[in-house]
This record gives sequence, C-alpha cells and structure tokens, in this order.
Amino acid sequence: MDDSEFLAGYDPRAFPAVAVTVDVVALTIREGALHVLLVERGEQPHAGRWALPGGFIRPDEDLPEAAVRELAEETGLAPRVHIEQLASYGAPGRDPRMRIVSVSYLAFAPRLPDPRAGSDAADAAWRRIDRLPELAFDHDRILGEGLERARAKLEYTPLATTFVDETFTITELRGVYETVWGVPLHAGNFHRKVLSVPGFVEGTGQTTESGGARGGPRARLYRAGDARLLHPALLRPAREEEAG
Amino acid sequence: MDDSEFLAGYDPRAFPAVAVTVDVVALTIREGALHVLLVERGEQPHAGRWALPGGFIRPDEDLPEAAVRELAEETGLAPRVHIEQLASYGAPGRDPRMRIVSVSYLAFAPRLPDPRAGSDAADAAWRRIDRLPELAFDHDRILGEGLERARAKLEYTPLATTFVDETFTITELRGVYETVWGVPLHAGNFHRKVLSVPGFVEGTGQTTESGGARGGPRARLYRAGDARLLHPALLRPAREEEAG
DNA sequence: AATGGTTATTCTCATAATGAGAATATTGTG
DNA sequence: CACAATATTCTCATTATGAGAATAACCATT
Repeated sequence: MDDSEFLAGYDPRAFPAVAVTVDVVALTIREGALHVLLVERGEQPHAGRWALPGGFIRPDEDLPEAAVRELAEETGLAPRVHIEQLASYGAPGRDPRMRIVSVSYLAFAPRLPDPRAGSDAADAAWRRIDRLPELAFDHDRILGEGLERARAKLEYTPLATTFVDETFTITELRGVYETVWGVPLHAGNFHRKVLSVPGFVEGTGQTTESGGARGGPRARLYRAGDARLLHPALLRPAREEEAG
Repeated sequence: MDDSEFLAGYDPRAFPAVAVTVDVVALTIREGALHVLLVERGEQPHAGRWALPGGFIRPDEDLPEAAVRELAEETGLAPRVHIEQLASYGAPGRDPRMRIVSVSYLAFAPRLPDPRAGSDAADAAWRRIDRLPELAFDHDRILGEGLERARAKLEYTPLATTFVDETFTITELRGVYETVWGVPLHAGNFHRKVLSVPGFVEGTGQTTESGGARGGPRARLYRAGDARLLHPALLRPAREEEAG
C-alpha cells in the first residue's frame, strides 16, 4: 500500500474511466394495480429487453436532478414527483461495455401519464408489478429493493398521500396501502388508525359529490397533513413465517 | 433532447471523467461514548481538516469491497465488520478538483482498535461524536445521515449486538442503545422488551464472573439470537416536539 | 317510493405492548 | 456486618391493535 492509493494523493486519471448513471424506479397506481415505468432497450447490450429508465449524469447536474430529468424525458412529467435515493450499484461486470456505477432513485406519483411517444428507447410503458418480464442488467434487483423501500416507507411516512390526488378519501388511501403491500386491510381499523395518527391527514369539511359506483354513503375528503413521520407507525400485518 | 442523451446511445467519453469514491462512517463505542473514525487530511483541498476515511474505487472491485478495504487500511481491522451502504453524493462542486461521486458506507464493530500508525493520512483517530470538529467536504452531512441510519437501525434490527462482545449482559446491550440514542432507558422495561422479542438474544446459561464494580448481583450472559428483524420493534422514546 | 345490496364510519371487546414505579435478591465496599 | 449499587421481576394504568359488528347513507332496480 503506498500513498498513491489514498484520496489525498491518488490519481484517478490513471484508471479507466468510470461512468455514473441514474436509474429510476418510478411507481404509480393505475386501475388498482401497482405499475413501474420500463423502457424497452433499442440497442446492445440487452437489446429488446426491458429496463429501468435511466442514463448518464451530466457534468453540471446533481444526482437528484439527473433522476428527475430522466424521468421527465420518459413521461413528459413536470418535475413535481416525489423522488428519493435508493442505493448504488457498482459491481465491475454489471455492464459489459465499461465500468458503470448506477445510483438508483425511487419516484412516486398519482396517475402518471403514459410515457411520451417517440422517445429514444424502442418503447416505454407502465407495466404491472405482478406481470413483469425479466429485466436487463441487474435491474430486477434494483426494482426489488425499490419496492421493498416503498413498502417500508408507507409504514412510517405519509408517502401514501403522494399516490393519491390532493384531496382523497380514507378508502382511497387504504387502496394505496393495499395495492402497494398486496394485502387487504381491515377497513374499520385502518380508518381509526389514520385519523388517530397526528398530522397524517386533515379534514377538508367536504365529501365526495356522490357515493360509490355501487352505492354507499358519500365519503369525507381529506388532504395530507403536515407530519413527516407517522407516530406511531402504521405497520404491515406480520407475515406468519419470516424468511430465515 | 436527442438520442445521444440516452443510455443506449450516449457516449460518456464525451464528458469529463467522473471519479467514484467510497467514504466510510465507522462507528464504535469506547469508554461509554460513541466514536467515529476520522482522518486528518494531509493535502489540499481541505488540508489539515478532518474527514471521513475513504478513497477511490479500483477497477476490479465492487463498492462494498472498496469500503472494507479502505476501512482495513485505516484500522488494520480484519474484514469482519458489519458494513452497509448509506447513500451517494454527487453534487458538481463538492470536490474542487474534479467531479466526484461518493458512495458512503456505515460500519459498526465492538472496540475497534486504534487506527494504524503511519498511514497516508496525516493522522487518523477515533473521535467522540459529541466533540467533533467541522469536517471537510460535505462529510458533516454524510456523518449526520450515517448516525441517523444507525439510530434507526437499532430500532428494528439486532444491530446493537454487533457493538458488544459475543456474550453480553442485558445491561451492556442497554448501554449500546443509550449511547447511540443518547437517551437513558428504563432498565426494567428494556429488560422485559429484549427478552420478549423472539430471536433477539438467547441465554447462555452463564453469568458474569462477579457483580458490577460498585456492587450488584451477577448478570446473566446472552448471545445474539438468529432474528434479522426485531418484531415488534424497539422504538426510541418519542421526542416531544418533532421538527416541522 | 320502497327494496336490497354496497360502503363509509363508528363502536365494542379482547388482547398485546408500553411507561412508570416499585419490590426483591445478590453482590462489592467500607 | 451494614449499606449502597444493580440485575431482575412485578404491578398497574394507559395506549395500540385485531376482529367483528352495528349504523347509516347512498346507488340501482323494482
């Protein structure tokens, strides 16, 4: 070990270039099912396979900026989405072309529009989480970790409110939890819980214009409260057998 | 926006090189206080200031490998430490020399040895968390996020057991929580909680050789159980006023 | 307009988990 | 040996959760 190996003295230009990309796990709910934004690759490597949207960072932009830009390029969406860093991946062989370190981001939003037509990728589409092809590179892993992060965040943050419109009913909010977690929740207990956590939601004094499509009373409308953390958290039902 | 901006067709060599480093937030408990490993920079930029240990990744090593290596170079520690990725930072101006993206890692271990003498940095030392100088670059922020992550992980994982010896007493384990969280905990309730969470600890049937230094009975010895998650979690006492 | 199915909201009750304080027993020190 | 210190267990009030049911408002259809 000599001095040149350390930050202070080490010369990075002595090594092959490292490229940095951002990959975005963009989630939305459509027709009651969780969807992720995927692009079909037009070129090698992995041509024809689906991958997470992403691309190289530019010299003058920060990581989150790059993620927002990539997402905007695919969806035409104004940069209002909630975005959050997930993790970074840098195994030497993960991209056959060169050394690539990818920083993954998670994005959520209500009813994201269809991907912009005519973008560079061969195709781009929202795909149901439960009907996915095998992804290119190590994107299966990145998506898996993104999903788990999203599921965990629902527990202790008001993240679910970013999946619904500005005003929403408790039932709609419950639908987000049920969709993302993939489990049915007890309507009465969920209702009690949401209203008892300080700052989770605040009433608007209004109700829906009409009852549900198949009947039922009008539901009260709420908006997101100012809490950044849910206290106490809204825990997922315990799985009977935890792996390990 | 044209095709060249996308992963499929974009040529990263057209841009200035990006260097990737790992920075390690290494935590240990010494003399009842939480300490972090810092190095004093010997060269510009920020010469003379303290920084997190870290350095450039090598062409053939994965990110976690690089973090373990950097830590080993500073502490002489065998690669047995628990290591975990934190986050990545890539703001354009964060290092004045060139574009650097840093991936930060968190490391924990019991009684880590003194930093190896004669390493490349001007100096390296364990520093008490509550008596820190201002750090170089954006390392204050990285350290802050690492601390918060460690505090959060104590809640729902058996991480605390990696801060103590292989066998330990409940009181020692409580000491870890109190040190990292910085709050006193109710001894009786903590005891009940630790023993009631399945798989957190398992008894060894043995006790300490003698009572505490100032009296008291011998304490039973436990070792870490096989749980990877604590259920239900061991929550921090609620802060009265949450920021925001 | 009356009927019946649907759904939002509230309530009840049993059980689990937590916070606070105290009791009990064991040990080292003076 | 008396006393202070500490590990461990207990008690009791409060809060949070899970399950089921009751209540009432609303839709579509008769």
